Amino acid sequence: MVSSKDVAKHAGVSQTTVSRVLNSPEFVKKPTFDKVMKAIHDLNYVPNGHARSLVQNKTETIALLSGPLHNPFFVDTTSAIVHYANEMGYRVNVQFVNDQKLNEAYATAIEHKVDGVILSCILLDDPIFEKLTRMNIPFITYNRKHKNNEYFVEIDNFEAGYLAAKHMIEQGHTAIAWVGGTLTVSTFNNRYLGFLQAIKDHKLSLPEQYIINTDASKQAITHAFHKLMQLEHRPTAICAGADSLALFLIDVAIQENYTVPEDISIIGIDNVDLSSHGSIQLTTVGSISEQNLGYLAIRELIEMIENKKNSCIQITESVKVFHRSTTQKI
Amino acid sequence: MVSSKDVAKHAGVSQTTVSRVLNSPEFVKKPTFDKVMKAIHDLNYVPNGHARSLVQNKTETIALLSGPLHNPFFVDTTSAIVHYANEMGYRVNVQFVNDQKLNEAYATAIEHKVDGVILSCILLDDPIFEKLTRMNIPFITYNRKHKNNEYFVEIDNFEAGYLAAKHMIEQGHTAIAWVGGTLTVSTFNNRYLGFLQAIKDHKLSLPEQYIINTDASKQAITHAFHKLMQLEHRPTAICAGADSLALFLIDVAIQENYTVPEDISIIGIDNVDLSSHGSIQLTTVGSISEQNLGYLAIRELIEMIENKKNSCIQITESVKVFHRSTTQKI
DNA sequence: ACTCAAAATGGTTACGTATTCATTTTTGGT
DNA sequence: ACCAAAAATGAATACGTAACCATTTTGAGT
Repeated sequence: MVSSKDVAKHAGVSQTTVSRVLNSPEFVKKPTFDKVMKAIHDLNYVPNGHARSLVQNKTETIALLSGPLHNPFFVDTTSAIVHYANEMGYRVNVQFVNDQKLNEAYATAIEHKVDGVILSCILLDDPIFEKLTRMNIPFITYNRKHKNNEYFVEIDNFEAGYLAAKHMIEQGHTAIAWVGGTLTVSTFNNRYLGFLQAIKDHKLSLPEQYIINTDASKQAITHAFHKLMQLEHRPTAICAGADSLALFLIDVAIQENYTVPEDISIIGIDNVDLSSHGSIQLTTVGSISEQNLGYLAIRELIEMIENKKNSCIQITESVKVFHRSTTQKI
Repeated sequence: MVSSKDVAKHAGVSQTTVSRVLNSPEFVKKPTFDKVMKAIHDLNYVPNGHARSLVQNKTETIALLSGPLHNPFFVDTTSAIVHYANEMGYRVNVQFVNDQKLNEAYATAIEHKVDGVILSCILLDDPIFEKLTRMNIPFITYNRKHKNNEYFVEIDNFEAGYLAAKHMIEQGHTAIAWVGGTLTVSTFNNRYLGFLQAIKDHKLSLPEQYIINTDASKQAITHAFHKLMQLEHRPTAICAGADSLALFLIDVAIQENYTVPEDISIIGIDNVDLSSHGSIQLTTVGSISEQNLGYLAIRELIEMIENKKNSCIQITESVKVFHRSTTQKI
């Protein structure tokens, strides 16, 4: 591997000068500059980023621990995060993690002394929170948040669940089911609580079988859908805990020869880009703002990194219903 | 920052022993091992990946230069690549590049001495090919390929274009338009040539206005759709150069109150995961194999890295039509 | 021509790890 | 109890860069 020393020898200058040519060329005379540049070109020299990171103790790299891309929410956020970060001169180390392999992912992120970490799937009582704090690594969570209630960007999940149910009620539905994810996740938990509150406020009955909180796999969702539709008094509407779940439900419904919304109304939460596609037109609840959560998160994170500002980030975006075509009056 | 020296001091051993505890614990006695582990834990020591990379000259990192995620093809491939790489113990540095900022992306990838590079959007005569070869960095391209015709994984693009047109012809269409991407890209070019060949083989006429090769932005596609539908003899079918384009076209069509396939049949190429969703059911041409191109590419790349095998990779997957619901007999 | 400040360049070191080689400690056979 | 071999540990060094400080060169003002 050709190093700056090789370049120096080839150009007849010191290694220091080579370094200067690359990092502060204003301090080096034109002729020397040219000599060095020629040598760099002749030898196809490329500086070693690791050596630089080692001595400078910064990496211009951000670690992104995202949920899986088969969830369109993470497609939107990952895209926004990587684009903005690149724009600002940071590289992004992406890992798509499931809750099991979380610790492994944390470890490799920390080993590489990234300038910041952005987490989508932190657990309520995740020890990583304290760890990152103690190591003084800037970080932010989006989508989910930690029980410490700091450094997060989220939508108003309770309100989202509430509005989803309210929307169905306003459409005249009274038999409304809930299909959400694990309640150990702050996001799903709050959305669920919002849903319950709306049901309660409107004095609707909610049979136990109408509530399904499960893992977010396609299999599980398929199973949930079957169970709901085979009930004696089957629901006429389903509030899904996330657009990804809603999209699964719709997929299953269609494949089982139900039509949406004629046979059953379905609403999601998140307002992912895909939901507005002409073929989908998913009714959903999402942030009022144009920017997705990933964008907000990376913007704040880079702000933290560069301004070293310590003011705690707590952003909760307001939400509204986006009424499209997967729900209708009964 | 706490280093292995600090740990050594705290445990009363040499730095060498600390390194050994982490990398070859079988050579260190149980009591020393425990002492060191305790010190590591006490001090919250995390080894510095950059220092390690520097001395070992390997990074366990792969750079992925992918197309943008708003194209569902890259969602599928990115997901497959990152999952497989992580499974095999590699981290993945993802960049979503547009053809303009390609060089910048190359540079940061190379600076960090990644173990391998995987490229989705190489240009036909891209100098990066020679550069990576000269630097002895293993790499592979998927989707597109370089004119050197080496180290790539692709589907049979010509055949895909041919089959798309043939499918429409078999459905009785005679007025078939083409909406593809820039022809400087190997993928689009070959698909287009296949399309042309099918039209020619079946002795159909192809008015000049039926051929639109443009950039793959939503705007451009919207414009293309309008132009086609306003023709005096408007086509009854469109072959799209990729599923992403087909999905855009369908989105536009629906928003303009056309119905697919009643008003117009549309077929894509790639068979992205999304295309089989119940609400979409896009007819498309895709690889016969279950695995997507990203998976094939990363598998080959890691093989190259680990076995240092130099046999040139040239994989072209056969294709077939997946007949769903966006095309119909006329 | 001479002085002195400013500009340009070079020598040396630190960053944190793994590796190589040298040294010390332990073990087992007599 | 002694010795050789094996096991365990340590000291020194390299990796490639940036930063710090020292030195040399340049140039402006007299």
